[in-house]
Amino acid sequence: MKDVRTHVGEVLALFREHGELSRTDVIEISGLSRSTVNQRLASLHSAGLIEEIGGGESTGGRPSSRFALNRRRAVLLTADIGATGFVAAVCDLGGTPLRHVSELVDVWDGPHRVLGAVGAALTELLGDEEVWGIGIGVPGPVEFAAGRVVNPPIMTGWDRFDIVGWFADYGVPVVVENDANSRAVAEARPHRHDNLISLKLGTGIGSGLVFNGQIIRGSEGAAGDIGHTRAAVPDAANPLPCRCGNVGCVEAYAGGWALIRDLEAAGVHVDNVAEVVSLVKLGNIEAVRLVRQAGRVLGDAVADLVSILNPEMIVVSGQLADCDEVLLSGVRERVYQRSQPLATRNLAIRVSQLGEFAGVTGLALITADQLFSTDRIDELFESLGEPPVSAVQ
Amino acid sequence: MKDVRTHVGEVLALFREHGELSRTDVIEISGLSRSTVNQRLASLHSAGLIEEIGGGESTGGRPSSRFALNRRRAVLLTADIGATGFVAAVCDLGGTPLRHVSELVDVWDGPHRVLGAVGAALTELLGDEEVWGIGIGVPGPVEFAAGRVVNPPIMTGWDRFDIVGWFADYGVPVVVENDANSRAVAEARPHRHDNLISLKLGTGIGSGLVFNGQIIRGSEGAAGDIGHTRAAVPDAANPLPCRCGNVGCVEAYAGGWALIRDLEAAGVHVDNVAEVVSLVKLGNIEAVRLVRQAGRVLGDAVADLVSILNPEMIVVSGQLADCDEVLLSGVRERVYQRSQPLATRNLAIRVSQLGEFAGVTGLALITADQLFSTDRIDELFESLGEPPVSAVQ
DNA sequence: CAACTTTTGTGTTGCAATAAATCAAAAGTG
DNA sequence: CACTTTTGATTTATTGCAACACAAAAGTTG
Repeated sequence: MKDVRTHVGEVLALFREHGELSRTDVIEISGLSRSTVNQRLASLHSAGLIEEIGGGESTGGRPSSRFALNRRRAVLLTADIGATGFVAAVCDLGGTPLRHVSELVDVWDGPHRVLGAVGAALTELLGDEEVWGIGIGVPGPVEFAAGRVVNPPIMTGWDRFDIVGWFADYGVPVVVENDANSRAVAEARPHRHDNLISLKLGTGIGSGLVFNGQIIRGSEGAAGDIGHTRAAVPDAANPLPCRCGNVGCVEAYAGGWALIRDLEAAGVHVDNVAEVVSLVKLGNIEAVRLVRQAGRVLGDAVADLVSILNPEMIVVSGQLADCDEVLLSGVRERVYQRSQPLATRNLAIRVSQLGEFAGVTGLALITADQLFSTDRIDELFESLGEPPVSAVQ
Repeated sequence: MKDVRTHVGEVLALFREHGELSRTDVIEISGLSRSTVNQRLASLHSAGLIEEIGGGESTGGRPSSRFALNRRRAVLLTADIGATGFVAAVCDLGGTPLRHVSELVDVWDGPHRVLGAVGAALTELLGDEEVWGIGIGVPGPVEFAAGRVVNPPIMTGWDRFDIVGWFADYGVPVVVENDANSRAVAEARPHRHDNLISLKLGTGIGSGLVFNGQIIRGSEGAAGDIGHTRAAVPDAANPLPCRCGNVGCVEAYAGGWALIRDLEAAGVHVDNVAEVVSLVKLGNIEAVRLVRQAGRVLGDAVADLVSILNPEMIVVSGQLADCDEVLLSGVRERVYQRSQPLATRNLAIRVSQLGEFAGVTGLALITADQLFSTDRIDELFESLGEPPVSAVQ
């Protein structure tokens, strides 16, 4: 047998997509011959990229041994940086967070301070595992290919900062992605949703779009900005001012900061979005009324989004998502009222189950995508230092 | 030399993408060896898929011979069916319409009548060229994989009709695509725009979305329906009724039928959208006022679209596009006023230069995509009946 | 429980596609 | 007109893949 390292990537991709597979499964799915499949599996196995799973059921003959991606072969370091804090996590190669930590730090403190804290947290979290990739999520537009933030509206001091370079010491691929986009991937991929919108409702309102199974980033990485589209409100003649400088944005009516503003105006003191959610859960009449109203404004915006993009699912995450049906009922009401029947027929609108892990999970998946891409898989194989399977026995 | 038919597709794809290439160009772009490139080029050449172009400039040594896709090797039959008529065209393999004809026929007459007329027109247009593919554009949601219309709002009698089967006699691949989508491809592909929105302004308002270089069809093929999103109008308390049954849609304010309605109400008699455009060109004050107003309503909707999708270009086509700046100025005004600076920085908004050919050009491109896809290229090669290049000389 | 069937796992051989190397041809250059 | 440069054609070697054969590990059956 000669050196068989080429094209192992496509077989590895099958395991990433399908999970557990027997040799025969791989043969059927890939269309490759038994010899070739065995060679490649041997190659992947000796590199530790796949592992044998017990419990092969017999279907009348010899039971098959089943293989799966060896998720513990190495780890991916991820950090989902938000406006006021970050979640850092060590994830396995399948995207599952193994250990994590949350910290409070303002993005306005600039990249040195924030990335310093992120780096320290990741070092703290990391055990003796090999690190194969790093994924950083940021709350701003990203030039994905270059791995940096460009013209961010809120991330002062981050413009074109070399985030990839900051983690160069690890000597592994570093990907930088918008936080809403990474959430969207985390929601879409495991359930094989090819057309999905992820809404993040926190202090502000953002969204991540996955269509045709890919992230829609737009031409400048600025796509998904639903928060600053026009709100549909009866009093359109006197639109409320938004923090973006414009007036009448959805965020100015349904964003977390707008709810705080309105509660204060109604004489209810709240310091942050979490307290708004608490009040709603306690049944505070004013808070519930405002959140319901916000749901309807948001619903009108989402209805347009549904008409334009025709997603199969809308997943809501962020702090306000904890309001559950108080918020969602208004969204559903408007969406099913306004969007075309065809677009809503198979549409599901629900709250994310991933919680604070959504960001880091998505980042791990995106990082793994890069790591195991056909372009880079050979490079990875090389760096494993495994002697290639050789002709000499 | 042995049979070399496999993987010619990837080399052919290079010619489709880059146009004219020398052997050395192909070697550099593909990373293949000289022998392999020569084999594949010989294979493609003998099948007539590429042709030699004269005029190889010398750069100090022997001048290179240049090759390009042989666009005249066969033709693609295309028909862009609109609500009240169709454009049928014979296109070359590069997507250029060679001969065409327009006919008036209502889609409401049903598929048998319309496709009958389309088929007759195509037969009339076809010379002695080989036909390699057929592309049909329709004004409704399409289940692309199945090649049929599903749950169309306006195409009565077309639901799930087997359009592919209608053209089965030709024995070639048939693709069915939404008309706005095919236009978008025609605008995007030749200029290598990966993130583009095509707006079609006729009696109604539709749009085609190309992002990441792919058509966004949505989960039911219903994406792009910007005409029935909410209009931003001061008098939001009394929204105008739309023909879709809802109220306050963009189309109810800026659609061709709405302009006719408003002109009639103002005492100006018009029969169709073409007459509205004529009045605008003649400088009719009322018509110009209404079209300007429509531009602003449309602009507000487009501004939201820009915030959400961050395209690099918006191309306007359809009958109303002939109003040029009278319409576009309002669109630009609102877009640059409302959308985030980052999203508008490199945004171009312009009128399509393709005119009535946009639909059929896009259809030809999409059909060629299918025809030359890696899945189907071998099949095509087989059917050419060309004896494969053999070892015997 | 032993013979048979079925399916999986392993090793060998041959083939076909690609790459490397060599040589010939067609230009420009001084 | 020799020399250089680049392209084009041909031969040879390599390597990845598939087909085949056989061994192993189960279930099945009399």
